[in-house]
Amino acid sequence: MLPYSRALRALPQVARSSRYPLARLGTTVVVRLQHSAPAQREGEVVAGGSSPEVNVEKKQTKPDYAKINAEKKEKLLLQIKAINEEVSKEIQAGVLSNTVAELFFKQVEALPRVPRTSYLVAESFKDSITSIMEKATKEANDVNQQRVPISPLAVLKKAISHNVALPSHYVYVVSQLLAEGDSSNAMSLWVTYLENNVDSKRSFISLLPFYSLVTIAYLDLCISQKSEPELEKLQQLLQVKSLPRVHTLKSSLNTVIPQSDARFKPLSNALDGLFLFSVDPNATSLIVEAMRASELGETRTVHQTWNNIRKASELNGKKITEDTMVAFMKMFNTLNLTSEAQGIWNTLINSGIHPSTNAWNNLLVTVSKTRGPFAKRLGQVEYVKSKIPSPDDQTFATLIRVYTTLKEFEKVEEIAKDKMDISIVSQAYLQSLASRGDFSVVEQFLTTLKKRNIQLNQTSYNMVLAAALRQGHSEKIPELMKDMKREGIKPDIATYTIVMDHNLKELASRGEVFTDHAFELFFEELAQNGIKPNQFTFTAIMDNLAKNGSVEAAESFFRYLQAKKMASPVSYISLITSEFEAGRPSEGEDLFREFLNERYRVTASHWAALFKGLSRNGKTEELKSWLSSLEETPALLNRFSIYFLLTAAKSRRDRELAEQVVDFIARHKMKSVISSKTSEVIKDLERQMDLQLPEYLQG
DNA sequence: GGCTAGGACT
Repeated sequence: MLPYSRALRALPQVARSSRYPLARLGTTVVVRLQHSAPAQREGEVVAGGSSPEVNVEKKQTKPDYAKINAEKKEKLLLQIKAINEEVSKEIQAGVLSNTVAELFFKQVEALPRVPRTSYLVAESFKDSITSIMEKATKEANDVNQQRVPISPLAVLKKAISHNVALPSHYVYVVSQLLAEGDSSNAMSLWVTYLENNVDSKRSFISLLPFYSLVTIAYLDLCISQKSEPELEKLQQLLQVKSLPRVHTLKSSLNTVIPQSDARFKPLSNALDGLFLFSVDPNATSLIVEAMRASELGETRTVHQTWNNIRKASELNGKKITEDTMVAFMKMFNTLNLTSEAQGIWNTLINSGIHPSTNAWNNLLVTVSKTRGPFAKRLGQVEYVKSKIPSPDDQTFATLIRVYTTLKEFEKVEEIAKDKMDISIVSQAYLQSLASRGDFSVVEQFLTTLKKRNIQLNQTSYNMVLAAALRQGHSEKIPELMKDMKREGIKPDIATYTIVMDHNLKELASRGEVFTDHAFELFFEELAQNGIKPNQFTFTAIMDNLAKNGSVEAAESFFRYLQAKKMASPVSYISLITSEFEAGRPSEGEDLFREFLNERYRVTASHWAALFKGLSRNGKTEELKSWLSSLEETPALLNRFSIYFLLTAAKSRRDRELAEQVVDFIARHKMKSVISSKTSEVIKDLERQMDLQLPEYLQG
């Protein structure tokens, strides 16, 4: 036996020890994760101006200035404390802001002159000034208030003149000015701030809210003056090199200006434009990020990135290269968003690029995946194929894959027969055989390849392994893995995931319980081989855990996946299904709601999992309300969902639900979603509760 | 290109 399969072999042999041991695995990781959270929080203002250390080693003959200073300081602090206490007393007693402000500043004036650069005094008055401002705002909003209150701006100006104004006070007033639409005064306050703080050190973090507001004010002024915002001008204005991040700015915008305000949308667009202007549409980082998202099924992120790339190119005139376009075509193909891929192809042609063979090959995949009957898709494939100026080996391999999905196996044979010596073609052919279902044919072809001295690559081996297991030939695994080793092909994470998943299922089928030890061995072996588990590995573990352990343990594991940004539609649906199976319909529903709010493309088959779960749990009221929610998007209801809805109506004898479903089908003219099984259920319902069918469904 | 989920009958 091979050393690297030690842990895999160990999995089915583990003892039945503790009940839900993996629950601990999940929680340990989560706990560890929480502990490693960053200790420092963004936006925390560090109190400025620490008091200078007093040097006590001075000669005793001279007057003790240090002591005198310390005494002075102590006296000052006491005075400040008294002033602050008075302010809060007055405010509590309901004294008007006008008076509070007047008294307050009079007392501040009476103090020894506050040096401009000292934050010590300013810091200690921070809260008092803020509460006076807040009181003033409250009074201004109070319709019963007769006297005209002092404005927060006036409070700020006084504070400035006494050198006790802090950035947070400016921010308070600037926010109000922005909300009122007075961006030019908001901007002048920033200039005032700069003038009054020329010598002081500025911390980017503590000024972040201020920077954000000034950026918004600047953009607002640009919009109203119909001038183009410029990044450089803004940098000069703020006197910084790096600007706040887009999401920081957007959240400032959200707090200051309500979305219903007419200025909101233009400002939000201007923010995007400002930053996209400096984006290189062909930056590798963008493609890498989009590829990560597409692997996880995060459709919205891929869309957003592509849209940003297009906007950036539009703004700064940098052309999107063919490589970038093809990369996105490929991503949209994997996500089955063929109309997007088609759109990119059109852009590519319209921008005058002469498409490479690589681009053509991707188009083949696009048209083969575009929704519609197989015959129509085949026609499109043939058309594209005939247009490719110089097909390469990759084209033939792609054609084999495409014909395989369209079940055109004769065409597969035709392409493959005289190109078996081209490695990628023979691999594609082997994969085609593996996907079909007769493992003996796969084995035969493996012998042929051996005779011809053609080696399988990693992916092909994995597909063959998966095919063997899928068709119940687990006895073939050791031999295949031995071959793999002999040919120097290393098992990768996919290999491990395939075999581990199978072993867990076998273990479960024997009624055994997973133990920590088995998983420890598994992860240890991965580590020894330098292999990192991925979202597939974890999803497989979570799925098996939910089906053969406890849903609670799976939940904890799932939260860990989320924290690691490894959750996907697959892990969501797996857990949702398990919740329903475990008789926890409300947990299943909650999770489905969460799933809808994520950035995934939710499909009809995902919805079917919800309808099946609710149906099996007899939740007819919930079924009714979820069904109504699909009124605008009836395409999300497939034949399985319809079947589950109707069987629930039948078993719970819920006439209302039955009527709602048939009515839905009739109104949306969805006859095609009625399968033969479904029509039997409908007949039962007609008999059982004398259900009247709408005209559309009769016959 | 592959690995994880789900889709009628229990």
